[in-house]
Amino acid sequence: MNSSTRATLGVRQAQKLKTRQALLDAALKLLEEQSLSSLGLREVTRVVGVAPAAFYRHFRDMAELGVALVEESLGSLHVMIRAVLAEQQEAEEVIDRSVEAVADHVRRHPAHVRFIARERHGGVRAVREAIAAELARFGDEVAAALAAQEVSRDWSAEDVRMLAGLYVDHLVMTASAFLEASAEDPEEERVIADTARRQLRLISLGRRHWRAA
Amino acid sequence: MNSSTRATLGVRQAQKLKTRQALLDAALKLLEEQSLSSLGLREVTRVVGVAPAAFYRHFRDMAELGVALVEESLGSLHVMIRAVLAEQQEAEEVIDRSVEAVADHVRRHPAHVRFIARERHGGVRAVREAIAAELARFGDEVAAALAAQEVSRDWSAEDVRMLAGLYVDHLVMTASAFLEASAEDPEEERVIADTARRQLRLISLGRRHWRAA
DNA sequence: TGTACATCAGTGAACGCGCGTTCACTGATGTAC
DNA sequence: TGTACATCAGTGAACGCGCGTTCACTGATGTAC
Repeated sequence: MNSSTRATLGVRQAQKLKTRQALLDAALKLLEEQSLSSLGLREVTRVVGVAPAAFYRHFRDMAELGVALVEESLGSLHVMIRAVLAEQQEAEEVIDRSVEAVADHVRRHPAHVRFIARERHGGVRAVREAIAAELARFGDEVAAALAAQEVSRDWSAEDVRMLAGLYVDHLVMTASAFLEASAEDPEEERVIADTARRQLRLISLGRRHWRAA
Repeated sequence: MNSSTRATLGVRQAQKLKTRQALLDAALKLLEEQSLSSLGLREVTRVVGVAPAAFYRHFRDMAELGVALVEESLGSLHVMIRAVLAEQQEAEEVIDRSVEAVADHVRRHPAHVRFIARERHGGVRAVREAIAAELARFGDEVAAALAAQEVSRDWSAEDVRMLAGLYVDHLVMTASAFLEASAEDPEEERVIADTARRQLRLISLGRRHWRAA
């Protein structure tokens, strides 16, 4: 906790936030090796070094902690997506930068990416729904950016949203592919990046010829 | 067990297979509501109606049962993919039939599809690896079918494999989208099918203009 | 065909263990005056 | 500034429970002769 946080919130609230964050961090780390529906409350508090009962001061149960992790995990991804969308360049260059941004994001936040990939279809309904809702928002945002581009001039809103969905799905697939590679082989990472770029190029080609073929 | 099974295997082995299948069926059903890493051996044997210790006559642990479920789940999907690939028709018709085949597969085997979507990035390494290996085989098979088509004449093997990967990923994403809809809304299923078809059309357009744009 | 022995799928009891949850508590922080 | 009381994040002990695993066993099925 920094001095401004202390000044704004008071020592007690700042300390509480610190413990809450420690619980989230510990859970995220433990989730690299298992899934949320098998993660125990005692495992998490043990890592943090607080009594099991302290957990309840922050979350009703592990599902609620999971939803908090969704916000944290997709928050950082959101920043990355915005940055990529903000650039207006040649298609080829946007593709290179996007793939590099995804690779970089996975390097920086591997546990967040793993959590999202794992729990997107995982066993905890509330978490699945939180992820789906957030990814839908990303899709809307990508769609808005696509719609603003010259190439999409004659496109229907549904078609733009369809393409945005394809991009978001591709993003998630690519991120989780990077994840499985990173620990093993630096060459494998290059292959994944190369495949992702070519897939995006093909989609981009399809986009330019949509309703014109 | 039918009479031919009994004749071939003997009563004892046939009964053992029957119990094994009952364990797999019970596990698959229980996995609709949770993930493999939280599924207990006692839960499964309780549903089947055998003693917990009987489990060990069939599987070393739940991970081994999970790998067996991967084979069962992707076996049925494999049949479906082969059937679609075997047809040689107009691109548009292939797309319609593919999407309908996926929708139909999800209707027939929802638990299998859910299991694959859930455990593809789930918490049990052996199961993740089994799924990845099998999906890679599907990719190879799709690639072989694509390579045989006139459109791919001048394509490199890597490019064909890249496209095949895009199709396989799209298949899995579409299947799991159908899954989340099916219980709720018949209209939603139509929307998902429509989106999937347009995405495949766009990819197909990109394919026709690859290296020719 | 009948008999004697071997195999082995499934039993049931027992074990130690870690789980989630509850509760009255403590003591540092916050607030009112 | 100092004092008296309120708040509440975190404690630690206790609980009942279901877990995975082991083990010697039973009795139906299989096999050899």
